[in-house]
Amino acid sequence: MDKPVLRADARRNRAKVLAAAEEAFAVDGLAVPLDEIARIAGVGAGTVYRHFPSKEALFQAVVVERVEQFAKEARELLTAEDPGEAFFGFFKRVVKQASANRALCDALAETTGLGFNANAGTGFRSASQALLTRAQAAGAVREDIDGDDLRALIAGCLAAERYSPESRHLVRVVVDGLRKTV
Amino acid sequence: MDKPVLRADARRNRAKVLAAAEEAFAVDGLAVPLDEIARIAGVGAGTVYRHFPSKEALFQAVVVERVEQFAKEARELLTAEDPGEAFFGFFKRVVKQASANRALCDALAETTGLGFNANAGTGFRSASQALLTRAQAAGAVREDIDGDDLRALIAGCLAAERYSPESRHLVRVVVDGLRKTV
DNA sequence: GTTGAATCGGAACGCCGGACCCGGTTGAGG
DNA sequence: CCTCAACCGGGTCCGGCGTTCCGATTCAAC
Repeated sequence: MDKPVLRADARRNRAKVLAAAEEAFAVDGLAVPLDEIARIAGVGAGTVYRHFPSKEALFQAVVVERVEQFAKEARELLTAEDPGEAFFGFFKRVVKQASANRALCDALAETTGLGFNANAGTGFRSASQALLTRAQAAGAVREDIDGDDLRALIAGCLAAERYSPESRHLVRVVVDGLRKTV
Repeated sequence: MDKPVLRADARRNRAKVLAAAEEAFAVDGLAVPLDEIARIAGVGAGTVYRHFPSKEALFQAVVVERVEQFAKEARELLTAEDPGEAFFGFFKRVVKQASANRALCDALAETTGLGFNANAGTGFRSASQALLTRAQAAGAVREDIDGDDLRALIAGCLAAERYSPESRHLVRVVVDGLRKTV
């Protein structure tokens, strides 16, 4: 936990690497070669490794940041008037954002870890769970769904979206399936 | 299109390779090294390449066979009494079978080609489309869904299933979402 | 301006996996 | 039985990518 005061150029390069990684991962996911990221950042591969111990760590740093944003949104929605609307809005928003970001898709596809299931995703887990529970209590969402199911459904929507990006129906099917059948 | 009458041992080896590939791909998907398949088949890597021009071609051969089975089932269900039941039964069955078969998941994940969208999948496409149309005509399935959406939903269910294999709810959510809301 | 340590960059390494090749072997026809 | 073409096997080549290393360079303190 030491921060020995990074040199100015080092700080700059670290930022450039992060920006380049965010961009490259968003387009091509984990498949992008590390050299490519270094090239975009205008930096050598060695420099990337000075700041991040491995490609995986860099990827995780990028993904975690994004997931934390989702968690923050979820927490803010907890005080919304209509619990059902808040929940479904959040759901759609996450799917829409993530489907435009290959990095998040890949992180989710990895069953072990990096995604919403990682330790770093704790904030997201608890916040989305709260959102779900509140919507269920309000009678807007069917009861036989828990937080794990919710994340699995998000992953499923992402896959469907990637498979057929032009159709907007898919998320709606899932959303309608989630609604409480009165 | 010449079949110069394969020698007896060649025929045997070809069958062994196909069986081994089916097994290995089902467990580990495309990730399995070709050497591993050769080892399971009790055969050298060169022999595999004598029968299939590339790893991809072997994979495709295995997947296509399975997809054709699905297509056949779909055609048989076209004469069932209850169009809705036939459709949903087929849907669930495909998802269940494919989720236990990593090869099919990988084939679907590839947006370009190998899966239900490949030329080889024409039979599946037309048969499942017919099943869907019939169910819609009977008022069992919502109207704003076409064949592409259907395949995308299958892909989505597979992803969700893989993400959280223990929960049976996920497919039910999608199925309920597909039902016509009267 | 001088100094030396932190940082940079990209060349080099090692690994892994797909594709190919060639010396030995096997099987079917004469 | 003999022959030879087809076939087998695994050793080898090749490209790609993550990682590491080291000489050159740059920053900042004195």
